[in-house]
Amino acid sequence: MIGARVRGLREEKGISLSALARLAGVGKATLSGLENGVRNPTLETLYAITAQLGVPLTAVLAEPAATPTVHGAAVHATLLEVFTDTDATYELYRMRVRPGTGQLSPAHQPGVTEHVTVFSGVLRAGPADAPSTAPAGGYLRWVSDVPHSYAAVGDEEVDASLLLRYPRR
Amino acid sequence: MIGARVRGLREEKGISLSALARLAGVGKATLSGLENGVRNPTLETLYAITAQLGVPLTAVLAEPAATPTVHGAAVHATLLEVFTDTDATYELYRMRVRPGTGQLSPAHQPGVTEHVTVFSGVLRAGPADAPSTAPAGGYLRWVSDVPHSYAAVGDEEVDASLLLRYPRR
DNA sequence: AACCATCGTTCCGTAAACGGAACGGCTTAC
DNA sequence: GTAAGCCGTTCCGTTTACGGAACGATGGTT
Repeated sequence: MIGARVRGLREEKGISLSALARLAGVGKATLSGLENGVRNPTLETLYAITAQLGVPLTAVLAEPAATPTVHGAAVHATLLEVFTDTDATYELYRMRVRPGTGQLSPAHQPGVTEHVTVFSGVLRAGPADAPSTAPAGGYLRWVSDVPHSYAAVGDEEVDASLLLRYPRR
Repeated sequence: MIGARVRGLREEKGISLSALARLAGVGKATLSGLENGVRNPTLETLYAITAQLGVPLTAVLAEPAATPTVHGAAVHATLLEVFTDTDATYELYRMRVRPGTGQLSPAHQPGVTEHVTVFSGVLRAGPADAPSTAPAGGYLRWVSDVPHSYAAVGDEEVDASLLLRYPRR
């Protein structure tokens, strides 16, 4: 299970077991046993290996439900960070919008605003009765205390960052 | 270091070393050695312990330098995510700008653009010879193939997200 | 075909992580 | 006062993860 992830990462890098063991300064027997789940590695060993793979230890320990995600008909969003300051709370999401269907979201509390920066694709989003369009690199922003919509324009998936701002009530 | 985090979590729960060792089914010598950093635990051992503490393994592994950060005279930025699509690579940063001094950054490659959404404070940033100003909730964007500057306006720290877009060359 | 390099696994002696027991220190009970 | 209980550390014999070497398998070269 963790062995499989190590093996996956190693093969993704196109590097042999022998070579990785040499780079990491561990025995081939150690790495082989680890990848096959026969051994129960120490942290030191695992760290030496993940370091050479260029990933943090956590990448191979990957707790499944680590970061909350929001799914919808067309939108998939992953919460990257929550930030609170004196007069508002912010949630920063990584957002993907599938082409084809759009998605309508209900109104938030009064004063909540959304800020979207489009990475790729073309996004049409905003208040349901007056959405705007933004291409890759574009920026949209609206007050989301009314129902609002998201849709990918064309047949390309849209990647974007979404910032939700909740004013302190 | 990881021992300190385990000890911290255990004391936070108000549970004794002996009791935690008993619950986790590991020897007291093992837990004692782990907390004091004289042993190099196996994953199995560490997992048994963190499970009883009610935290994921990752909580005690917290890589200090897991996510690269960029320090400067006034700017502190943490890389949240890197995203590559067919014609550009994006880096999304969480950025903080200290009040007082500003900071000048050298030019990037041609075509690189920066997109900033301000969370709190007032930011003055952009090409060194023509910066713009944005309050909380505001958005700035410029082509950063010339030297550019960042500065907090007033005496409040600026919190923002910074998106760097590197076109495929 | 014979050779050579490298692959991943297996064998083996050593080093160290393991659990249990013994220890000294401290508090509470009788 | 001393016995009992729990604390965290240290001692010790057992178990096992460790690295190095040997192994058979595979692919490329002469």
